Amino acid sequence: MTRDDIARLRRFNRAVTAEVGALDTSFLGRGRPLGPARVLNAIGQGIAEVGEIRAYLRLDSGLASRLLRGLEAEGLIETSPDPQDARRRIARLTPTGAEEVAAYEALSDAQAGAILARHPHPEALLAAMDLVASALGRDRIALTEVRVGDPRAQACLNAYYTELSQRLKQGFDVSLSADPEAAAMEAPRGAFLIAVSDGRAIGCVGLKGTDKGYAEIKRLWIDPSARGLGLATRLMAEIEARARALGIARLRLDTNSALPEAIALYRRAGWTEIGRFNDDPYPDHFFEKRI
Amino acid sequence: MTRDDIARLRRFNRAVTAEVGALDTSFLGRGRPLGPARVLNAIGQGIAEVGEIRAYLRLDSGLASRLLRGLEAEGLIETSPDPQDARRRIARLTPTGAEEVAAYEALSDAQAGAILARHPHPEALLAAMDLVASALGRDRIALTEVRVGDPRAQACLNAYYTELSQRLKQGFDVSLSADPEAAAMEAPRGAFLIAVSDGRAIGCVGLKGTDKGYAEIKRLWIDPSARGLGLATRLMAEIEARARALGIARLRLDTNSALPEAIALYRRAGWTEIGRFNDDPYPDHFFEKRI
DNA sequence: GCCGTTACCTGACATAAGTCAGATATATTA
DNA sequence: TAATATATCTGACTTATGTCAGGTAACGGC
Repeated sequence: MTRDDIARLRRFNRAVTAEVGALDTSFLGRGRPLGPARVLNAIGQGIAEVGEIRAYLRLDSGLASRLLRGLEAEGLIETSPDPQDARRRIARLTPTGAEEVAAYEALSDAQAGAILARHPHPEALLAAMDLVASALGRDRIALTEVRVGDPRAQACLNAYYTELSQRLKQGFDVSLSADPEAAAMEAPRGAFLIAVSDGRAIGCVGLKGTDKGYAEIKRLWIDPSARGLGLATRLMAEIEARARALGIARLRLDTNSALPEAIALYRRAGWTEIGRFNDDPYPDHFFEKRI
Repeated sequence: MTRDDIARLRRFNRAVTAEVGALDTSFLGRGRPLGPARVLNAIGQGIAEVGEIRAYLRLDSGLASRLLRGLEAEGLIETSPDPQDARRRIARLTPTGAEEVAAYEALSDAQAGAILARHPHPEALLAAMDLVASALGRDRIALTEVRVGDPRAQACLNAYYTELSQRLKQGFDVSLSADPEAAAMEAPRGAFLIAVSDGRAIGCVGLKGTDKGYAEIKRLWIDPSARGLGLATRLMAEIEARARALGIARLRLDTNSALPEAIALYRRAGWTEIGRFNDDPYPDHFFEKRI
């Protein structure tokens, strides 16, 4: 790491710091200070529990409470105790609040659009932003279980299929693989996890129950912008934990030698290479792990 | 521009907003609020006039004034009237202030280093950051005249030579070109301009005086991260203005067909293609413009 | 049911940041 | 030289943000 590298990073910091006001003028465009606006938008994003809001925005409990009271007084949100645990409170948008959030969204979209529109290579700019966002936000990447039909899961799977078709010599056609298996990747037989960074799914992995005495790990994929951050390891650890919770004792997976980083990961994570256990046309490496 | 593009940009915004506090903890690491810390560092960067500081940090005049008084009271800066215009005031670091700035720099470097160190591909991350910083900071790119020997000018020239050696079929060796000509690119015969974005030089152009009845434009280069933002056009317009101010009426330049974007720019900017006017081995296109 | 813990709230502050209307001194122009 | 413009400063605010020490109600394990 040279002095020049550091200068480059610091130039980025300054550019972003200088523009952050501008980036967030949507928060300031509606006559409301930043604090309440951020809370309102967090609620609009579906963050409901007061504690979650606090953690997400890193607010002091007193401050959070006051901001919520303010929004309530404006008629933008309502709060009620959590039925599961009445110590917690859940915040919800009122219709007025939903309109207000929509107005913020529209401002923010317009702004994002303006930045993209004036750039000569929007795709390159977006790819760069993805990379930076993943690098900076790595601590805030959350793993969530979803159904395979969830649009975020589908987005990951489509990206995964596209990548396979580019990287495998013979291409890839999902219908030839032992697949569409949504039901087998849902509770109680299996699971499907996605990694979510600020609302965007940037990785996935599936656990597919079978009746052959083992379950399979399928569809491990990480967005290119987030590779090398240890996310695959986190997803694997979490899906193993889910498998254990479902009473599964033996896991198998198959992969292709065109994906050497995946093979290296499995070896590091304690998987043992075994012989072919299916007749799927694509894989040429097979692994097993007892858990 | 799709909804997904906008979602990507907004994820970037959120990631950066969330981290900006962290990115700037160096500003908070020395028991001083953000306002004074930013002013102190601006002065440390060489921004001396009160008005410039105000513009750079977008501060109200009253607030700026108060922050300056605070730093003065701490013994970190001194101010004195500008000898050219006694209405203006110039701020300067005291030795204590310089130490303090150095401490901020060290914190900031350490932090930048930590971000880079934990990333698997620091060069890719830096390239992405450059691209984003140029896209966001395009309005803050300043053109400055420097001597060719200035390290920022040298950095640009080295990048330019490296790029030429990659793009020209026959490679490029600066010593074969009609060059080292520093003196001819300095006042009163010529000029050398760099484009500076937050302290980093990201583009250059030279005006080389000759005694052949014309001056030459040389060494037009833009950092890859800043291409397409209209910076080359700005640099050309500014160097032409300098030429005019030096009483030069006719400009010439040469270029190579491996640089089609440059050729297109010259055509757009009103240059006329002419026949070869030197025996430099690299160029194969020659242009002239009366100004 | 008791007790320690948790989640959230309230009140009382303290500090930071931003605004605005003059005041002062200097420069510029007619 | 008078009138006007400019650069900065000061004082008197308002608002926003952050902090801390309790207070209340609900939960969970015994």
